[in-house]
Amino acid sequence: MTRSEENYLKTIFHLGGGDSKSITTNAIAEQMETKPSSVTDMAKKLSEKGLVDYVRYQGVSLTEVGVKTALSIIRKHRLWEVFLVKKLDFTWDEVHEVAEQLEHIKSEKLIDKLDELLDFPKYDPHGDPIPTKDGKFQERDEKLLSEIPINSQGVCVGVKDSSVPFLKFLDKNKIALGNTIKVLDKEDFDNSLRIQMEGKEMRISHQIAANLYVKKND
Amino acid sequence: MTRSEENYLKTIFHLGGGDSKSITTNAIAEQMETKPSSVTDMAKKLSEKGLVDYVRYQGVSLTEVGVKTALSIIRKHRLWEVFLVKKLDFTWDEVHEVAEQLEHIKSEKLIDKLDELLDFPKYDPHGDPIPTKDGKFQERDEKLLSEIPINSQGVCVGVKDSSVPFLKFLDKNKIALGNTIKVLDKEDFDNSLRIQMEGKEMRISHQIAANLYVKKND
DNA sequence: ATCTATTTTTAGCTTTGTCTAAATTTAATT
DNA sequence: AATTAAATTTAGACAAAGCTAAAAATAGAT
Ligand SMILES: [Mn+2]
Ligand SMILES: [Mn+2]
Ligand SMILES: [Mn+2]
Ligand SMILES: [Mn+2]
Repeated sequence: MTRSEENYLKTIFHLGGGDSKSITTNAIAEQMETKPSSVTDMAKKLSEKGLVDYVRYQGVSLTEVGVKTALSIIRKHRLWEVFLVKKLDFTWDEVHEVAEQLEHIKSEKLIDKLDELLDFPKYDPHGDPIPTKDGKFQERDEKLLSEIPINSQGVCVGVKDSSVPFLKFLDKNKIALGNTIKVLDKEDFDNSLRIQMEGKEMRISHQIAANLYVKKND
Repeated sequence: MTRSEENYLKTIFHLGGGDSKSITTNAIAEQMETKPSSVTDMAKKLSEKGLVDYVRYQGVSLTEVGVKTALSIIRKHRLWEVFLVKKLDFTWDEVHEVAEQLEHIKSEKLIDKLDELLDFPKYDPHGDPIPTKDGKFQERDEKLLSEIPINSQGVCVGVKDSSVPFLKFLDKNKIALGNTIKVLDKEDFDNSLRIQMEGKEMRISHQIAANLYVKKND
């Protein structure tokens, strides 16, 4: 497996190609900031190798082996992110870029031992689940903050958008994973929310609320 | 800097090309298990980039920038080796291969923080010195065990040959860095040594003694 | 100084992964 | 059903890094 092949598999998985859904070459190209023609070439190669099902003009989806491979890369990516935050004091907006490199290191022992060092974490710094060694996801009953009813509350457990600007915005506003958030009120006009978090009241836009996952604790 | 360029610089450094000594393309090719013609191509490229001085038919040596770059890669390699042993319980014969991959990860913060996590180690698991951030080596007054006189003793501080078979041999015979070794006798016939180590007496061949560094403690 | 063996370079080919531009297929619209 | 727009693939090119085989330069030995 080359680094490029691994990145394609990961992208296809993230676009939903793990559920035998067909992902278009255009969608992959856009996500990877490359050209559709390059994606076509890689689709053929991955298909040759039995990692994707590819039908000309119809797009690709991951085979069982393809899913397994993608999950192992995602597992590595997220474990490294945890390592960077927990052991090397990186902030959650700094880890992704480095993890993009580290995820391609080939050593099964390395990743097993890293998992152990980190005490077998279930989620990465952005709240994304870490697949187990045998490719299982620990699902969690989580909802977008924008979708829970007024007066209900939950613990913030993840972000949907994990772009650097969004993460920095959250830091600036002291919104962190683990915080308990209660929805006090919704504004019909712009869908903004009045919330209570860690004792304080604040107002957040719909765009923010629609990118925060909470686990309702009722 | 590509991974390949980095590997060439590291190899040239290890062959002595840091002291403006000319290293032949053949020597580099042999070390890297590649062909001389490939080395020539890379020599031209690295020369273009100002990392080596290259004179056709005469070989290459590292420029100042080339040395600095090589040292930073060696620094990363050795710090990762320490990490693998100290934090992930790798044995000293397992680390090199993985470090060969990890040394190419690009993140200054990562390596600084790793250094800190490891408490700024001065030597790697094989006793090789770790260059500082600004490319300085901490020299150590060490000698090969085969070259110290009878009845003198020293602490084992490093290995010259760090091949897997040699390291495993040392493990099997309980010869470890940190052990104090005293030379009791030399056999003229085959240059083997009778030594005392950690209370026990044993005999070791010249080949072993010529690959162990000791720091004399008198 | 000449010849020869060795080293080194050059020339040309290969693979991987990318691109552009042209051709083709599919999908949408009349 | 025909036309058009959009998506997708093909064809051909390129850069990086490697290889083989042939040519050129160097070094060693007479
Ligand atoms: Mn990430
Ligand atoms: Mn990646
Ligand atoms: Mn090493
Ligand atoms: Mn390397």
